[in-house]
Amino acid sequence: MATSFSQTEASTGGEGQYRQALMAQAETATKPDMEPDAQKPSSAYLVRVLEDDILNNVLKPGDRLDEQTLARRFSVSRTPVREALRQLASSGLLEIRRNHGATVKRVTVAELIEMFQVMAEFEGLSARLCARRALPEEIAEMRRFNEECDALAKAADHYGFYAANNRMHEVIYAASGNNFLAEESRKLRNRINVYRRHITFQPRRMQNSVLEHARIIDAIEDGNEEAAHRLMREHVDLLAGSAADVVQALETRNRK
Amino acid sequence: MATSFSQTEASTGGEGQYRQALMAQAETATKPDMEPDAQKPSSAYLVRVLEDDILNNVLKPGDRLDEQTLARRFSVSRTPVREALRQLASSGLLEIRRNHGATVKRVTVAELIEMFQVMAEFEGLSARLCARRALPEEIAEMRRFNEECDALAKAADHYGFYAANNRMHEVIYAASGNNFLAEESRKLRNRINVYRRHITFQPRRMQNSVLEHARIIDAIEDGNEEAAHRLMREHVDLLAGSAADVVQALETRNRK
DNA sequence: CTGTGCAAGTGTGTATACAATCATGCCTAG
DNA sequence: CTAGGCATGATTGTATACACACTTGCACAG
Repeated sequence: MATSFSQTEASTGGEGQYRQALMAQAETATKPDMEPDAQKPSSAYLVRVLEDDILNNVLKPGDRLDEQTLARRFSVSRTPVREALRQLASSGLLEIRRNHGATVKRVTVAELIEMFQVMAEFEGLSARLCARRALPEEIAEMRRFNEECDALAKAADHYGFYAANNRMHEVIYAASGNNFLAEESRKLRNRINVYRRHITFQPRRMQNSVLEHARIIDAIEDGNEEAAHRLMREHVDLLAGSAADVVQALETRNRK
Repeated sequence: MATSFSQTEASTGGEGQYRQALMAQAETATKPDMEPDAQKPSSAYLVRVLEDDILNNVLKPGDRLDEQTLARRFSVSRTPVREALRQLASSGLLEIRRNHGATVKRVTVAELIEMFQVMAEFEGLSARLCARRALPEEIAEMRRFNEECDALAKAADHYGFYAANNRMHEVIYAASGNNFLAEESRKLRNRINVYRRHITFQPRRMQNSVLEHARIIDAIEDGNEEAAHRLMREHVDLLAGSAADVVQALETRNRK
């Protein structure tokens, strides 16, 4: 399982555990009427299920989603299926082309780097706002989660670290006081999480994260906006660093 | 319901001109199959029309959009209307509550400030990326548009300035080389444009913008990422405070 | 006079039917 | 043998019909 970092998703051994972690995370923002039957809001249910399938790589990039097939599969008519597909498309997870069906969006390396850059900026702004207005209790909560991350990193618990890390960033969103930013961050984070979780498996990645978090929290506590912003951006930007920058420049700009 | 139009004309005398400017801007990103009849993609057409109506304040915040009424109005069935409404809702322009209809989202002052903060960060990142990799031709283009802005500012042509200003920022998006960022920026810009354009009318706002643009372009040309980022953020951030005033003015005006 | 309950009406959510458009495969002609 | 066109099939987009849920108004009881 340690070698599941290779780009091919051949080893799906830990899928279940990830799924549980994701579920637990999603559960917090879910309405109470999420009974196993849940017949009423059929389209909303479909959105959740399909989203999970895409995010967990059950539906792979390029897979075609046929309205009729899905309708039969879920025992509903095409109408709610259709609605769900459009919604997922507007979230950026699907691509819909006229009379060509809906396909799971293929994310290119360039696009992924682009999204990470934006994510880094989101989190950077969050950190900046935290430095400006985070309450002592909130800062204490950040430290608690980071210590949790530390313990899980030392235990080499990738799944636990992944979840704790998400919770820590969630605290930062909340403490930023900017709900719009928090919501956009969550959306984008959802989209790149399927890739982000692979990073957890990089050697020394977890330990480095804990250290970087600590520095960020220090900057927030000091009220040092610039440092908090910069450190957080660099923290998130590590994957989309300058080396990848070259790749992006080559892929998106074929000018001479 | 649709007759609440006359009241608007008095206060927004230049609506037509704005509409033209917006149309011209939107036209650039529109597919060629946009014939005057355009019966085929009914839902897409509805999205455009309703979006324009919302963005141009023809449909005011809080207005209720009834599926059946809209279906009759556009001589289509409820299905495409429904699809259009859902799409607009996911863009954040509408709010849909169960059995409560779709209403034009009321933007509070706090939300608007939040959006401007994110916008500032988007544009700041754009400027940073430009400083890293903008080509000389692109920088020259920025300067050209800024000179155009300057001329229009001196001529007190608010509408022209608004459009030229948009084009200049568009160049920066393009030169950033980050298509995802550019797309997200456009979406958010669309959502706050209805308020942003009012700012153009504030005294000395146009002249100040031209100066700030010049400094930003200088930083980009120097390859000074930090300065470009900071200057652009401050440039957009300045608008946030003004925008808050505008919202309050609009809210009080729409209430009576 | 106020609060609760019931009923009717409106409006959304889903299902099914139909039309139109695009893709695919075969046939024919060069 | 290849290329192009036509026909057929499949799939999406739209229309209409129906069922259920919510809201709103009124009435009655406390």
